[in-house]
Amino acid sequence: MKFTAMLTKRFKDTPADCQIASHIFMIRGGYMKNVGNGIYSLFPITKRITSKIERIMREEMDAIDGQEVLFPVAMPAGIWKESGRYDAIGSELVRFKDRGGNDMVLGMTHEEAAVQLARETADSYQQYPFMIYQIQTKFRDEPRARGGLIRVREFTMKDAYSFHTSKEDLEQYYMRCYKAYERIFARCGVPEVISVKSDSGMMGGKVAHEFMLCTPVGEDSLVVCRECDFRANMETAECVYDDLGGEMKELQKVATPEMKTIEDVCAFLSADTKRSVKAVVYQKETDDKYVVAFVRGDIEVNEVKLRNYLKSEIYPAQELEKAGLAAGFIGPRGLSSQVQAVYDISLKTCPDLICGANEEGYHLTGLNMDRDVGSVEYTDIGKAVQDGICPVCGKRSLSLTRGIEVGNIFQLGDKYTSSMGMKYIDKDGTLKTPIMGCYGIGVGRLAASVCEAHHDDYGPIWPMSIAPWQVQLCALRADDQEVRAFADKLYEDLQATGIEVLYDDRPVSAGVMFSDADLTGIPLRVVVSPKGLKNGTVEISKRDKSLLEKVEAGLALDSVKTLVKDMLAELGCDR
RNA sequence: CGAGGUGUAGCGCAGUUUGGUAGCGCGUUUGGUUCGGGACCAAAAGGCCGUGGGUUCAAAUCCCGUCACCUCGACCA
Repeated sequence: MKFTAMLTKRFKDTPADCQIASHIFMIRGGYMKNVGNGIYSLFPITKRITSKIERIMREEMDAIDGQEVLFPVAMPAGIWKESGRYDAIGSELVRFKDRGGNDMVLGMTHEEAAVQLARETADSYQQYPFMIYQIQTKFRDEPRARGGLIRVREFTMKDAYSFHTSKEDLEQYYMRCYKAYERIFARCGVPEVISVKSDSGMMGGKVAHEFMLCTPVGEDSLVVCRECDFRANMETAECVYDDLGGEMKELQKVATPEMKTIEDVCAFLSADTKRSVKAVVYQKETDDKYVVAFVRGDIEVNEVKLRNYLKSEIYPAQELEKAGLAAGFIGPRGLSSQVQAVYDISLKTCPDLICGANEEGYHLTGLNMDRDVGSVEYTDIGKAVQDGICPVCGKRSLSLTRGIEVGNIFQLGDKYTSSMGMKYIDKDGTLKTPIMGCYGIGVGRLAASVCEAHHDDYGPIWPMSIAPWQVQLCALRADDQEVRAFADKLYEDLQATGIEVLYDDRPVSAGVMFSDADLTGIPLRVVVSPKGLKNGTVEISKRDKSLLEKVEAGLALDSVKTLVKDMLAELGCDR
């Protein structure tokens, strides 16, 4: 590709809307153009990147016996009503009517379509297991798109669905897919992507992992052990607490006027917040019933865990007085029987606690859960903390970090196959319901994540495997006849050997040419200049600055060929 | 959905307090001089000041409505 023929435009100024590196560079470098909120058109440079990512995905999916299919973007709502998600999912699912007045949806994920495709086809156990996948557009009407391609409303996703006749078979295939995902990320140049245990949320199923690129700009909170393999999304991370020790004391009621926060009360009583009880009030969606979550004073409530425990949606509570709750003075002892209490396991660590007295202006000290509240069920509803105890190795080694979710895998079980009536005839002649797994990676988000992971102050540094072109050829002084002739020839020769070249043949100054090259982020650069040619050399360098050498002009072609091959091989992309 | 912010040329911004008919830098076009890290000189094109209404002799500027976008939070298969 000649630069002069390419539809592109670069910007010197950082656009006002951009916050994170990938977004800034992808706008400044002319990678994409915003069409609407969370909706982008991609320029050729980005399309080339995503096509390469897709190709790697295809190769790895095919390698684990996947079969590529294509589901529709717009589909009748009927199959979504069958699965129950038409009603269960909120306004992220775009619903509309066709001209006949029929309910339609835009696909935000394709479990329903996958089951619809397979259910009459795979009617014998002999056809199992199998996996089908597609790479296609999804539309999710996100409440808030952000960060360029990190979170958008319309995007391309590789989504795969596997079908099995036994849990063991699903688990085995799940591991194969897990390994394939590791290969995909490694080949795309981000081997640092880690997997974490995750909450399965609305997808259903029990076992799920997310693949995360750790970065401060990530949207998810992660809990990672510095000493062992334990890694989990904050939403699901189990908590373990040390026994704080101490003596049982007498229960006493103390006046704490106007002290509504844990900090106020503990400061007033000169106590550690760890020796207090925090009460957080929620309301359930279903019946408006009040729920009080009790956790140790220094711990925060993990609402995802609480939601899963209650098996109900929860919302911040309104109008506490109605339920007989004294805001700021709520405690486990003498709590109104109108409200449901949930006790966190952190409360078991201390025999002598401070808590609200359920009376405006009073707290209790010396509370002992067993003695003063009685035998209650404890459950894990706390948020993991920095330097907390690892639930696997037991060391005080937890670290909190943030990550971008670049992929996820779920063992779905029979959520969709049973609600949509998918059956096969087993060996023994009986009808059985198959079980499923599903596996997704967002293509554009992965591209942006690679940019987040690999960039410098001047632009992205694309890994050779997904770079828009493999080599950037810069003709410094394209108006110089000798330079022009040599660069033209090298361009043709490189292309003839199958190397992808972006040839900057513009008669612009070195500064412009180099800064544009930095923004394009092509991993290998060849500079042809009058100065160099005078000495019979051209300059070859790597975008990441790990190489800068002068090569005899006649050897440039071979040298580039070798470098491209080696750089691909490093990423496991030598074919 | 809650809180805050911004809409003026392709991009980045000033002008709004104190109404007077629109400006700067970058980019683009043309001519010339430069040339290894975003060069210089000269000329030029390009804007119903998000949008609807109101006040006024007069509105980018004041008032009311509305839409869009951004940030944080909520939510997120």
